[in-house]
Amino acid sequence: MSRIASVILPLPLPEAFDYAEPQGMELAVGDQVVVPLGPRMTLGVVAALRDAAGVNRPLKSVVEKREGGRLPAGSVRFVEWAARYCVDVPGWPLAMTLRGANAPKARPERLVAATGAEPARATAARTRVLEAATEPMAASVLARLAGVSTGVVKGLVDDGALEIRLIEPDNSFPVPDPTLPGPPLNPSQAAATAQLTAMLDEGFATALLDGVTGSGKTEVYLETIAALLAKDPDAQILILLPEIALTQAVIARFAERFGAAPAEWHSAVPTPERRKVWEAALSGQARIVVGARSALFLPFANLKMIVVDEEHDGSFKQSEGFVYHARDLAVVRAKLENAAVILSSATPSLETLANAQSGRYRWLRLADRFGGATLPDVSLIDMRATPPDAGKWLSPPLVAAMAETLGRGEQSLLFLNRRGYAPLVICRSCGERMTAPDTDSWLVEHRYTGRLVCHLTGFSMAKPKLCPHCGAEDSLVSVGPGVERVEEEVRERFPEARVAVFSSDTIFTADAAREMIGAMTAGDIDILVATQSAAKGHNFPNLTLVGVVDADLSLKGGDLRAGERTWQLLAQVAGRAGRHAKQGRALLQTFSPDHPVLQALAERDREAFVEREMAQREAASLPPFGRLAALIVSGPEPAALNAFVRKLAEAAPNAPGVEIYGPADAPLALVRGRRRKRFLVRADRDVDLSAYLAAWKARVKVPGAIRLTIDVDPYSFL
DNA sequence: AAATACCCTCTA
DNA sequence: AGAGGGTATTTC
Repeated sequence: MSRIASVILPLPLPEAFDYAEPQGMELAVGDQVVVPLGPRMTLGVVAALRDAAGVNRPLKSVVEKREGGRLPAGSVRFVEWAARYCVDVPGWPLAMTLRGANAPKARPERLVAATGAEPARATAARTRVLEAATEPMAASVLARLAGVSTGVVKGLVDDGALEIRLIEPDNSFPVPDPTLPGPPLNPSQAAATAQLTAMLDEGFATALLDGVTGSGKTEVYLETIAALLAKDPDAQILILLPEIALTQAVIARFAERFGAAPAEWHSAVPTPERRKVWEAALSGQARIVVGARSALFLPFANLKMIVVDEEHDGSFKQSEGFVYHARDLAVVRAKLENAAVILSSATPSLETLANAQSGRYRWLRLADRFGGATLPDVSLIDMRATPPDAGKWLSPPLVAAMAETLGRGEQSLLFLNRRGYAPLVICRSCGERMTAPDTDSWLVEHRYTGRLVCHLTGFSMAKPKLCPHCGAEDSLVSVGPGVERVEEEVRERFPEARVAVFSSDTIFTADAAREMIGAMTAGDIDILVATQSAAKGHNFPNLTLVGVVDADLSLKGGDLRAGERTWQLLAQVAGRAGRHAKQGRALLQTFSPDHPVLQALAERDREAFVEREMAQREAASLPPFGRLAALIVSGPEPAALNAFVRKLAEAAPNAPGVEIYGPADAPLALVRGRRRKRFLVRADRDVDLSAYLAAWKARVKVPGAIRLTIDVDPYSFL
């Protein structure tokens, strides 16, 4: 009986393609196969097999089965599910799943070692090399050690006095040992660990691990993982982190707890290592994987638990290419694998809180700060009552607090989520605002590089002498503060202090980041001026003052999540202060001290914030009480774009419980020369929003120059 | 995504 | 007619 294989290809094709299974190939779901596509050969994955009876159209045949590369059925189902949910082609999630599958393997290392044979001709350089060759090492290392060129080493190899040894790369991962002693747990941590451990017996279940910064959430999930591994040594566990910068610290914690470093997966991992991790996930050899959102697509053989650390973090949403939210898909992946999920946060998202309140998620609260540390005092500085001097950004109360902190020998962190020197450059004589060509966003001035930079497109130019619009000389002035400008002010006010800036423009590599974090931890920095990148996760024992330069910044724009975003960001930043024995405080500079979100922050009253925000969302039937999706349409030609957008609007299916807003100009209406329009779709919670959007999309034909992106559960409203 | 089919204009 | 180019279509 002949069969048909339905094959997904990692390409933007709308669906899986059917191929005939050759006699004797014995395909199974998940097999990687080579199939003809038009005139070429492509690698794909078998998604389904069915009987060929009744199929009368001619099909091409599968050409080859890749032995040993069979994806678990769960991976294939996850690819199909993710594509359907995100209203995109299955090829994208499959491409993410295969990332690493066929990356080049690590090549064997070439080391040279002494053979004991005397060289035919001995020179001073040759003798030095042979003396230095006490153990096998790379030729370049040996040459440097002996102070000779690599030519001398090569000559000795040719002579037979040295030999080349090929060392095969070690593709194994050490097995974690859950029996090593864990840290002592306080009663609240012990209770949470016990509940989570009990939950593991239920298969698929989700828990929210909810505790303030410093309450010891990491210990709780470490001990839960230890319990899981003690019971099931073959279990695989995935830890998702929002930022690559945080992986090193977490990996170190795991290495210490289990005596074995976990596998690491994110975009900065070199390709041979990726191949190794991918294969170890598939074989089940890698028990613990720590990674960024893309690790969710690894082909785990026996996934039993997913931890989403800092689950509220917006970095889990991928907004380019395949648009997905790793936290939401993690819950689905766990459901398909019958695994447990732990969502961990000090400031949970409203979506997760709603699920915890309704009982869909287990809700575990860690009340106290670990080790007796107390939460910081949070107070608001009214910028209208105590404004900074003209051209300055730090108000007198904040400056006084910084001086006090410095005097006590303690550290301050100034937080401003704005890279560069000034967010806007304006011409004093004609009022022209400097923008990138063909893009609506302002150019940000960077003094370190002396350039004007578009943070959206990456465009940059030297700061011009003349206004490009009116030609006036020296008329361009910098408006508003970025971290560089705040640093300038701090250095002026505290010339004796050790000041540093942490932003993606000053810290390029993971090593540099680690170095600065280390310097801050060691107390070698008095005042750190930082963007969001330093606000997450780190733990500075001598930091007692956090100053938020512009607490109103993330409230601007007024989108659905402005309040929530502000709460999460500022609560996390404030939580950096006083994590150890010393009392910390946070000062928030604001022009609207009466704003409920800021009031709730000052009172440290999460309940008040959540209650109010939930009530507003419920009244408008917005998430988590309704569903949201965005359609973004872009094209170079306004007339053609408008015509298509009109057609798209007419094609919208009528469905109960669904409302469509728009089309409207997107807030960034022009990016890289493409005009952008957007629709917003709101649906009741019981509506199958993905199906609705798919039906809508199927009713229109998108012309070549126009791009239509669907974003289910959008986080960015630009 | 990549190959190819199609459809213009331009050259001579 | 045929080259050269951009755009639309097809790929099981």
